Amino acid sequence: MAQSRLTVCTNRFPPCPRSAAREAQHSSRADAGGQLPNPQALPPRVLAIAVPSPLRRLFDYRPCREMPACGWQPGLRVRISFGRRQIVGVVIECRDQSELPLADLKPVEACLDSAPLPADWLWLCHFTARYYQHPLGDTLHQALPVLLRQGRPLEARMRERWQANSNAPDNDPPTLARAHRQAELLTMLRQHPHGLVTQAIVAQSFTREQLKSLLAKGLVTRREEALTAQPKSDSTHLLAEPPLPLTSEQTTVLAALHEKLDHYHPCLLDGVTGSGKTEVYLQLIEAVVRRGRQALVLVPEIGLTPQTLARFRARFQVQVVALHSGLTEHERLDAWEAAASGRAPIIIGTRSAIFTPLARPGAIIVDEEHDGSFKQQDGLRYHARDLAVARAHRHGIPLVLGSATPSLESLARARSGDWRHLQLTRRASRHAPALLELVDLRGRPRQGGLIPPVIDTIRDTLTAGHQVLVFINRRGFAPTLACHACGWLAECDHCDARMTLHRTPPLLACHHCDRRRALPESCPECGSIDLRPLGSGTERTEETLAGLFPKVPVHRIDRDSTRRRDALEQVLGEVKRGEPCLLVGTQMLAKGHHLPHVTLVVVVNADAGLYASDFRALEQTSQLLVQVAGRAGRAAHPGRVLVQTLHSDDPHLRLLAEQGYAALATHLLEERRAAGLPPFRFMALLRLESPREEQVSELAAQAADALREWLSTRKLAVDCLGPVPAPMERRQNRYHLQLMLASDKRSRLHEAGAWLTGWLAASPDARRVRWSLDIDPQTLS
DNA sequence: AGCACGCCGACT
DNA sequence: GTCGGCGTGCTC
Repeated sequence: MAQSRLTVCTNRFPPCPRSAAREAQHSSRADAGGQLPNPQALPPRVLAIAVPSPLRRLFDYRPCREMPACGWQPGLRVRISFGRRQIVGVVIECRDQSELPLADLKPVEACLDSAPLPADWLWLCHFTARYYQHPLGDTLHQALPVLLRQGRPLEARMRERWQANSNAPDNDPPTLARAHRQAELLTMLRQHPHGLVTQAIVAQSFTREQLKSLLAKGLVTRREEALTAQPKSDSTHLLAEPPLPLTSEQTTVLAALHEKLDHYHPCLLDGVTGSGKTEVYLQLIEAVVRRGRQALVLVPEIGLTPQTLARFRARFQVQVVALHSGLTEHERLDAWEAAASGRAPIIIGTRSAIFTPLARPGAIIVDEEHDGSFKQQDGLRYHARDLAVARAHRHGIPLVLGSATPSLESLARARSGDWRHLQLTRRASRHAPALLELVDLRGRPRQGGLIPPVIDTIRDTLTAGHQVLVFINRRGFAPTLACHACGWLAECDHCDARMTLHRTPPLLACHHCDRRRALPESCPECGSIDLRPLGSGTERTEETLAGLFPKVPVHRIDRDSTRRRDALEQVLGEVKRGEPCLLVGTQMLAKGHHLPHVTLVVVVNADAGLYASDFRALEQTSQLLVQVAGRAGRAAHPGRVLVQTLHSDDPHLRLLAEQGYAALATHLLEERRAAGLPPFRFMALLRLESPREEQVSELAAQAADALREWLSTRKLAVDCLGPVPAPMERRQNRYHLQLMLASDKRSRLHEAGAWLTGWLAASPDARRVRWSLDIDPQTLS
């Protein structure tokens, strides 16, 4: 997506010329968003305000008496009474007329900001709402830190510093004769000529009250200072450690990036695992920060590990702000403010970090750009990578999308010349990337999912003193429980799915809803007690391997085993020491972690994604296989990757194994072109769900009819397929249907989407059904 | 979405 | 006699 032009417009746009963002870059003012007060101007008579609700419209209010210092402007937060409640809204337009009589308008209760929210942020929200056809008010709400949503002021947080008064007598004055703690506190402060901040004082078990008493007695002084000191963009002190020497490929890539630091310059950094993409990011960021600009780095959800962060923080002397789920709301607000004010030169975060405002944008980097976690899968279904493209274009800055297995979307644009295609083909260590070896499962007995020759290879590897990674993308003990007498399978009552068998603790759990059941003693259908686990999950493979190799530690790594905080880090720390061990895990293990002592990777079963109905399944499966394979042989030893499959003659799998990801991607792109699928056609998916099956199917049919009729009268080249049941129709006792829209022209698709959302918003039947329009759906399930 | 209003079923 | 189920309507 994110073509340079987007012409469809359902939400109105504030005039915000492209030059405004450029000016902001070059001016020292952090807030060049048109905030200059204009005392001469009369206040507008009407403010059009976006409210946090699914309503796809603005609401008109009258300005309150006190005008903000900057005058009324779009981007100011206001407290308003809306219906019967008090909410926080954002001014979108200042007008002199309303469709309603002015007397019918409520006044704004209060303006919450002294200056509008950052212009680049506001622009991005407008763009997002329009592109994803999502209500503007809800988009703004989602893109704001919780504390700002709640109406808290946006300001650099201050802290208090306390100093002993220099003119006070040296010995304790009589007023402290009976206040021993205060006397001790004063003594401590006297030892610190520059004073101490409250936090440090409280940490020494003194209290605020003691400080206040000393202040009242005139023995100490208090002053406020900004929480984070302004880092000087002093080039000499930017780096904390020297950059690594570059390979010739890295040098070429960096030279290409340096060429156009002042322009929109979208680049796909297509580099095999271990080829040094991160070093390229670090040195690009260095150049950006030296120019006084900020760099925004997006990483996948499980990519923001302490190791990654540590690597960034070790390199730079300046502050590296990390936005992750562990932050408190206060920390999140501080980070937002630091980015918006320009104080933070480097911001690194997951999907939602794309909504971080930047005073002086200099570059955006998206690491592992193919990763599915960049797409939000509910509510506002945005794709952070695609928004990064739009943002970089708007700011006129470089954009680097890095991956060893690029998405077909990005690859198509790089190969077409639309984007620059930068390649890193060589690993830093001299070993070529390990090739996949397909291992045929047919007719072989399996133990914990593994066949005898594979088990032998595992034994040899362990004997040689190396580590083995066994990848199995199913948690639990077994995918389900089956009755060997009658064929009964344990199914979830609330979903069209099997329940997964877990052993510790022993129960049946549905991975699609939170339902759990005790293990049945006997078959509920026929009463037989011959119930057996069917297939293997991580727990079973772990158990099997522990039995086969009793002297070698087996570490299981999946969502269940790492629920405890730091559990993953602890295990990985142990693995790093290099003693022979077995790692059994899901995709948590496949992504990002450096496991230098692993020389054998075993994929228990590659078949799940090979024949799935979802058109992206093959792309995602091959990306995952390559990512897992990348874990092998990163240090001194070459690695092997054994891929067990029932379809060792599958042409796609063979192409991947014999010629690698790029060759398979070329083939998949041809198939997509022939089938009229993304990235050669544009797609939108209307998803509908309700606990009542009739209500969803009725509404879906009505919507499809209405849309088809509208399309035929408008002669719009948009195809409408369905409605069809979603791949798992019943989930958590809700019925899911979908309607697919596809078109050669993105603008046509957006027109149809806009009409459809309008029709749904106006339909009384649609109120009982939950629906959302998914633009550029990542999966069809 | 929230929140009110309003109209019918099984409870103290 | 009421508490509360969810259908319906509205939000400047």
